[in-house]
Amino acid sequence: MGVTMDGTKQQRRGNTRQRIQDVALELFAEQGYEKTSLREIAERLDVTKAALYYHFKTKEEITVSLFEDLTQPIEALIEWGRQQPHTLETKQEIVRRYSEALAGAEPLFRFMQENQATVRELRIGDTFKDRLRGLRDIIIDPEAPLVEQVRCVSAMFTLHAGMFVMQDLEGDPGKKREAVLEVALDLVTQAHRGAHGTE
Amino acid sequence: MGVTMDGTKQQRRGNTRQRIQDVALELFAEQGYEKTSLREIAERLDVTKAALYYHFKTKEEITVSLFEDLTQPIEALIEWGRQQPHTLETKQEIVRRYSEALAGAEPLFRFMQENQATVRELRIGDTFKDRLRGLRDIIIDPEAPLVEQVRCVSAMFTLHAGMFVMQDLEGDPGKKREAVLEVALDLVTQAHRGAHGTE
Amino acid sequence: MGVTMDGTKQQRRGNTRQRIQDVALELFAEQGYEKTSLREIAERLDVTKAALYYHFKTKEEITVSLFEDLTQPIEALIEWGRQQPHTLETKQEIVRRYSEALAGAEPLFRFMQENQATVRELRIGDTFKDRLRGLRDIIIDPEAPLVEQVRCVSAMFTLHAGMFVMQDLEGDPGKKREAVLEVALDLVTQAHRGAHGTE
Amino acid sequence: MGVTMDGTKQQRRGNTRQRIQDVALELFAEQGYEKTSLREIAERLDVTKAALYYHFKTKEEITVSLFEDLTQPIEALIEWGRQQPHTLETKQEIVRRYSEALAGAEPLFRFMQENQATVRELRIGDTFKDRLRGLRDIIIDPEAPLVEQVRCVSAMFTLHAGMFVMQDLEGDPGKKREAVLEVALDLVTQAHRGAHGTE
DNA sequence: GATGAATGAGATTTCATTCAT
DNA sequence: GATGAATGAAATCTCATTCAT
Repeated sequence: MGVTMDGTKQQRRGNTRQRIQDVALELFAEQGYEKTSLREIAERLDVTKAALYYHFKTKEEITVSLFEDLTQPIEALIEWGRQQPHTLETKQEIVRRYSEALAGAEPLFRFMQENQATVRELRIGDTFKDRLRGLRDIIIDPEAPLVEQVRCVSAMFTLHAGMFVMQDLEGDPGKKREAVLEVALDLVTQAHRGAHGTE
Repeated sequence: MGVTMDGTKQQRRGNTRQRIQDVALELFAEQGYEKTSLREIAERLDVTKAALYYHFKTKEEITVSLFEDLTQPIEALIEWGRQQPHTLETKQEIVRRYSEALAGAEPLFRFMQENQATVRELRIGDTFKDRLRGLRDIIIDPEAPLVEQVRCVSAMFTLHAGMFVMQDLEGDPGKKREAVLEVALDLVTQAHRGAHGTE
Repeated sequence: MGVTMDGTKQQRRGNTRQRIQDVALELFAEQGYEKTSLREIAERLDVTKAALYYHFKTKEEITVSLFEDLTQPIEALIEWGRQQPHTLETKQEIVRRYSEALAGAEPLFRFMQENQATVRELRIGDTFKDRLRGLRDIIIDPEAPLVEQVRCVSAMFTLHAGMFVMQDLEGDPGKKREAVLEVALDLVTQAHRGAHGTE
Repeated sequence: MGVTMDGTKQQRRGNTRQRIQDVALELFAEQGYEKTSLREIAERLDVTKAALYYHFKTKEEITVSLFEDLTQPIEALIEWGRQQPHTLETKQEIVRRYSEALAGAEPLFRFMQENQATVRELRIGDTFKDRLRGLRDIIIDPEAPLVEQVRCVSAMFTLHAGMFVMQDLEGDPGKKREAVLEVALDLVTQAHRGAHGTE
């Protein structure tokens, strides 16, 4: 990995920060935040622990930086969603785009989902929950019956589940993602109809 | 030590094991498994760390014992489910009972959900996933279209989400639980119909 | 040291806390607080670093405990002084007793004097300065001319200096201490006369 | 970098060495030598740590340079003193001039006084003690009775104390300094008389 | 005259665990 | 049924220092 024909470590200059982030995310997602020590990250990168501290002030800051870099798509999505009319089509589009965003930042979401207890203390936790709430508030109609609101949350959660739990369902991954998306779309559609009639 | 007449330290004899489990679960759920040290548990109980080791061989064993005690209802549910015919009614009843089981062991599930990364390494993780898979296989029809299978998983996941994420929806907790259950029931019902026609 | 005829470590039971304090004070006085690592203390005692943490929560706490144990004589002296009339004899007696107190806790005072910068941050610093101020306020007459007040402070400082700086004056230690005491007594006597006339 | 027109970064060229010394001394005096890291110094100067190493080979060398620059007045004083006759007037003049020298290099002396433990290892420590001994030997008469010798040391120490401990005496700083000087002068005068009669 | 990137050594602290009593 | 004393391993973090550019 990253070793060239002459055996030297190529690409080592100028991208260490990025490499730290990559390895950290990978290990955090794989083994959990607490189980992943800076020693381990450093060893994988073949640098010293102190090098990590040159690039990030604390372990927490590594994590924060991961969030900042990777939650931008969601941020953008919320922004977009806010400016659309609250129609069924918008909601469906949100679900579709959210599904994509999740797929694009799978390890981060996996990390978050599997380390909630940790993330919660990480002061970024709130920020992120806020964002999700933002999304939710776009597809949820606060006037709608409670059941329909639940259906919307369920839709989003189905997408999350799609990333992990569904993995051990049989079937082609692509098809599975489609199926998950379909279920989620159905849920918001039902929610919308339940709230506004079949329009 | 062992004072009795005034009742303060009464009830302390013979149930320490239980008390350890209670406090451990509480702290694990609240702060996460890794963040909770045996020192902390011992301090809350006003005993020494060594006392914990009289009752449990390792920290892991405390956790395992929690699972063993608390997953019996699920175990029983699966057993019951296996002996029923695979009708819609059975599936609905499974969902209903699962919902109750979750409510009855909330902290444990919360602990599991928020510490997946940890639980996974805990060798109990598999056991538990196996159980959930057992449940799933009862409400899922393996011949059914993929979308309907997803719908079933989504139903179960909706119940999970109901415990935590939905908490910050507005509304009376009782009503919320009902709404969650309704959505989950809808999902398995739709799944069933989608697989077998409207019968 | 502490090794008996059969060569085993005698007295190792029950007095580790004390031994930690002894060694710590010795090293702090000899090399300075910051230069003395817990590793070093532990090694000298032939225990592990973790053993130190069994007895003291932090490095700072070791220091605090040293102060608490060793400043009691001063405390007592102040208490005594407060209840005496503000006569010349009292002041002289204070100086005499203070001189003794200093001699009895030499390493601690040496540590304090040579590590003021550190001690200041140690939150015990204030406490100690308060005590010294307490002493000062007994021998100083706040109405007296400034010069006489200075003379009193100078008396106390002379005693301090006596412990360290004077060490490299030639002469028998006992005689030196006497000489130092005499100078200090002269100073408070002059101060008293300067303020109240030769009475 | 190197901006000039607006004056902000002006004067930054060519005097970095000086600025390092200033900030270092300030921080050393304020927080102690060990507690002050090169990172901190660099940050205050808005340069990198490496820049410090362009100007000084080690942290110790920064300190040494401070001493060299700031102890020259004392050096000169000793030289002057050596060539004077050992009369009372000379001794008084030495005390006066020493008092001034102290005032002119307050932070350095404060640093020295509060970090003796550190300074002692700094190999400059000896040098400095040597100098102070030099001074002492001028005002002390080695044939004089021990008490009178102590009085002389006490005089010098009173001047030191004047810088710090006396600070929290009430009164105008200028007057306090005068008072301190007066006490010190008294002490050498008494010492001289005690040794040679009232001449 | 300085920076960016890194290192090696070491500090304090915490943890799960053990065992004699 | 528990405690008191300790350990070994490891974690996070900091520091002075180096060196190619």
